[in-house]
Amino acid sequence: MSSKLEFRKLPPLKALKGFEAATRHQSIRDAATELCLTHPAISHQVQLIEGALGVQLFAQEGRHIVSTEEGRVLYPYVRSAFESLLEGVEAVHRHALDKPLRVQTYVTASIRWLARRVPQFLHAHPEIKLTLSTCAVEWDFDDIHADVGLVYCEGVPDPAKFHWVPLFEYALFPVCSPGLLQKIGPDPSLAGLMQQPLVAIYTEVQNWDAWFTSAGTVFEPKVPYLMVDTLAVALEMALNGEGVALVNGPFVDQDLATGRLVRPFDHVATCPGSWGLICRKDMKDNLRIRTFIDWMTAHVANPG
Amino acid sequence: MSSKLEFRKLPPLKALKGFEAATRHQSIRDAATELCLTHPAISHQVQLIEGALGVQLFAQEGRHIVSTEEGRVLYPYVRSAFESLLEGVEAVHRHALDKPLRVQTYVTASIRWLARRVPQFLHAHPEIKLTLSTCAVEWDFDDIHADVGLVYCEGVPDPAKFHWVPLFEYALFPVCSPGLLQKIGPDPSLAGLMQQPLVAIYTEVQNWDAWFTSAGTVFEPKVPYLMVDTLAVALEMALNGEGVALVNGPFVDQDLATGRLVRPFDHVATCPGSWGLICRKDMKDNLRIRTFIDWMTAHVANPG
DNA sequence: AGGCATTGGTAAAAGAAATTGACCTGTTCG
DNA sequence: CGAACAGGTCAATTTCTTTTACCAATGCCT
Repeated sequence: MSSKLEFRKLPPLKALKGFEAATRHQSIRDAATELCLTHPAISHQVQLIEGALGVQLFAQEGRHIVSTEEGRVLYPYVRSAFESLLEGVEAVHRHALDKPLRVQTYVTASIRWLARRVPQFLHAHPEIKLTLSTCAVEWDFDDIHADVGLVYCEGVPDPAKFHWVPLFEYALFPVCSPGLLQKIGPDPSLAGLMQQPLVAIYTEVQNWDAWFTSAGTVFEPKVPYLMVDTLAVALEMALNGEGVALVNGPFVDQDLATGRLVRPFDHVATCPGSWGLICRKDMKDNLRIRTFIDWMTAHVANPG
Repeated sequence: MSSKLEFRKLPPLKALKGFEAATRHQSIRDAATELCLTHPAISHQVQLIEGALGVQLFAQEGRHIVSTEEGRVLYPYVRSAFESLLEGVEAVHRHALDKPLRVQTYVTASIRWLARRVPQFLHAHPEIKLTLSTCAVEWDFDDIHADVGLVYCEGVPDPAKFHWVPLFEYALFPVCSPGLLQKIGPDPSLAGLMQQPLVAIYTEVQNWDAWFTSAGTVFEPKVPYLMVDTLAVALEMALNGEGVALVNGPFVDQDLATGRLVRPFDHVATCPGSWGLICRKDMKDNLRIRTFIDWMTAHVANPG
């Protein structure tokens, strides 16, 4: 490891910005303007450095200032220090971009939402790499193995730890194949729907109850559930005409648009909470993460 | 002139010290110790930079911290920035030493005090160059053309503008040649002295009066003054036996030691104020100036 | 010349930081 | 298991920065 630096000899670093700008402009006021400060601030910063070095850096010439010889000697070193720092910042950002952005979400959101949008995102930002990983059904955002998560949250995640950007509502509505809808009848009733094979998800059995309740009926299933473990499977079944699935987000837009799935009822049960993007609070300004979140937010607002 | 730097992208400069030390030690606490701070300070500095860059720089590994890849990428740039600054500070100091130190004083102090000491000083500090300039009788320290002045001040110069180091008292005592003393008589009286040709300086005629008064007599000169414009000339006259001169500082030590001059009376009239070194307050930490003042102070305290 | 805009410097006050102290959590080691 | 240790957190303090007014000096323009 490198040896200790003699920090004691360093002038006040913050004031160096003022010196740099003042030297470049040969003007206290112009330097102040550039740095969005007032001229006494720059004046003071310069005096701080002069005091620290025990050397005069500027001389008053008429009503202007002129760098002294010492000032001219010092300038290139300060300049190159700043340039080195800027290079460092750039290098870190380049490096940060090189590492793939790790996105995690549930199976269904991955298959039926992200799978279609991630390629567009990557096309818009070819400098960013991305790994998409899918995780078990019951899952909390895992900030060790992921940078961003697309998750459903009932409330708002602890703002002290997480940055949370809601994307869309947790809206429940049933879907089925056009064939099944015909079988049920052209103008189905809630009671009629209850007699169809309903596809339910282990962990969200209560959703059917919630939907029927919000639609104004007591839910009394006439036929056993088809129990599956993820919505993706439920939808597959619905697509195959095996039953009616209950969708909890914008995961069937494409199928509805193409007519592969239809909505037997218009009723939507809006549940508390929402789908959104989550990341560690202290990572929210990470360039890749911010880019991803911004792009997805804009995409949802205006699906272009 | 060089182009504008993008300061907005710079991380908080002050905190970079903390990052540098923390990276070097791979330890928050050790960094804190090195910088004479407490560990929360370093912790905070590191987090500041992480926030500014939107990147994690350290990862907790067990109870220690380890630089992340980003931290390792950033470090060399920060390091070289600091090194550049340190070089700059050195260059300025070297340069400051290259410029001759401009010392000003009155004719007599120059001839009879500095002329003997400056060579010793230059010998002790061969890296320092020096120009000694002598100025008119009535003279205030001129901070445009001089770095340091050896001057007599009745009070203390405005401490807001000047750095003032008293060196010795303004002590008046008469001297003459051994020949003249013999002529006056072996055990002279004040009245007898008054009958000798007294050498006075235009601008300090009142000094003789002050001396006789403090010696306990009313000054009533019996013989016209020999009026000259500087003490140096007065002393030359005294050396030649032409009269009695009144010395106002340690300007005849050598002549007294060798016996070329003698003091007809032991009485010394100490006047208010003193001789001392003066420089601009904002220059007092200038390396050459500080070195000069320190050396002279030590020399007066212990003439070695 | 004389008035006026411009440039810096100065000092006190306000405002924004960094830093500390006290406390907490988790890890390691005997 | 408990003591020693490494870091993190938060509020309170202290320390810097910056600003707001004000001044003096310079140069420009009638």
